[in-house]
Amino acid sequence: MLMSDARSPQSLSIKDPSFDEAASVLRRSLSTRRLIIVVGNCRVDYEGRANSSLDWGERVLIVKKDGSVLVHRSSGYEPVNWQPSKCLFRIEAEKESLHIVAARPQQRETLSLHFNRILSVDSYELSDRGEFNLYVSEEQMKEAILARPDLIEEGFRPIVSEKNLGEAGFTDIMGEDSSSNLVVVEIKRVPAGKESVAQLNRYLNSIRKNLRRGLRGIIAAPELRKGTQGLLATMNLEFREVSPQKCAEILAQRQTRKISEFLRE
Amino acid sequence: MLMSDARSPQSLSIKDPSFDEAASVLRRSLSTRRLIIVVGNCRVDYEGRANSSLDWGERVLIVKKDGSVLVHRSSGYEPVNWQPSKCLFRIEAEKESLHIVAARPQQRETLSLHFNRILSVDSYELSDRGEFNLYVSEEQMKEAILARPDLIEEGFRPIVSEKNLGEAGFTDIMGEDSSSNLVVVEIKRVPAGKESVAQLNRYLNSIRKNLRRGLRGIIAAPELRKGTQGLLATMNLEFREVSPQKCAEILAQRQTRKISEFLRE
DNA sequence: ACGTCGATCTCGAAC
DNA sequence: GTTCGAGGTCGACGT
Repeated sequence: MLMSDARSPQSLSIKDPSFDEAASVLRRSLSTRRLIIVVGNCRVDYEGRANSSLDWGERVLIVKKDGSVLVHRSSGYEPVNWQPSKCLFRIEAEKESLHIVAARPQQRETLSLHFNRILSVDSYELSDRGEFNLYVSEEQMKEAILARPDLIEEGFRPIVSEKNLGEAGFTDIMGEDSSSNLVVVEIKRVPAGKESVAQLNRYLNSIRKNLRRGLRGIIAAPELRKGTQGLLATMNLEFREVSPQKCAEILAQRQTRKISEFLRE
Repeated sequence: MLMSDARSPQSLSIKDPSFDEAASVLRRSLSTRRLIIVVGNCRVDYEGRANSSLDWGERVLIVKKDGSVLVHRSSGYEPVNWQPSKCLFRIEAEKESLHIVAARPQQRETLSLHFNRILSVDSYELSDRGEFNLYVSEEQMKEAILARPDLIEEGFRPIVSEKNLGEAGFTDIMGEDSSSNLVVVEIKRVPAGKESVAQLNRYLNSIRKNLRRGLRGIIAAPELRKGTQGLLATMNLEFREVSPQKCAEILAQRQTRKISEFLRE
């Protein structure tokens, strides 16, 4: 190893490298788990769960320090080819090309790239401890409903969440209403369509047998997609408007209460 | 515009640019629809279908020529934040930071980035006309079965593909066996589990009423996930091993035949 | 390891 | 425009 880790710069960039240079940077960056960006003319072949080939063209290759691989074209949100993390690599500089193979050993999946021209190779040591927070997931809507069951209706009492129904899957929330009917709540963060109705119906069907009391199914979502109302009525199911925004407010309140309780102790 | 498109280089790279320089490169690259890579210390806020915040850290920002945006951390296949194509941008160089806003007007979604240090800005004009081909999708397995119905069984005759059953969805293939039973085939490219059984059963149930002849349901997949065999037997359904590889060979043959037929004309 | 489900899913096709 | 299903989905969580 010519360059010690301590002295390696945070970023390293070579324009128009030779294939040998590129291979050298790649190998060193992989072993020191840096993020690598290669831009150049390449073709890509994938073999695994399916097979794909991508003819010659200029693209961006990113290899991350966890061994994930992305091949991006000049357009499109999604990578044209990729490999999830924990890949193993083989790098070979040939006379007229650079050959990179990224393999996932257990899944028997390989991604193979041939570069016949490299515009640039960049390697970065990225320091990133920043916390990522996502607000108002379906999970958080569930928390909000558990904290404030009247979001479903007055007198609703949750009993269990994520009840395993075996075949049918998992209910989001099960509980009782004020008349002791069993209530199954299906939560959606986005407007609910017929697939949500089908899902809820599956849950109810798997519960209905052997049940001695009333059973209600409620979809809690910001809205129903059009055409879903009729289906819901046919199935004798119900809808409650529960918006992610409202849930966020409730969770924020709960957070505030937590803090105030802490201060009083 | 200081630099004409004709004279702009295929790749442009600035290390440790000032915020003004970075903003200038970004604006120019956006207007000329080049692919842009910015590496630096940033925080990211997203508001739209959900909300998210990402604290300071060093990341890779990619803006593509269709207006899609990717923010990648040093690990992980998926971008931590993103925006699909057709974004509109606002770029502002401030005293101590570069502010980038990528908005999707109709979806009311915005992604906001603040950089307080920029390691590099790179802009590329990528030429990429390469064709992408994915082999052995479920669609292609269907084609293979339609081309060679004996993949299902000797004497199987497909009648329709993608038959709409309304409520229940679409069958992959419907046909008849040698005893004139109606046969519904559900194709899976990956090992079939109980959800495939349920799906096939839905199709059969929606057909069974008013049917005067025998009805069979067959799952065509490379294999059954374990535990699925019993369910299949209980439901009186059947399984045929149909591998994507075999389908690929058949499609390749068909392709060959096409070519040979062409040569004979 | 397998199974299930959510996702700012994205993308495309059909209606 | 909306709806619907597929995806090399990925990733997380549970068994």
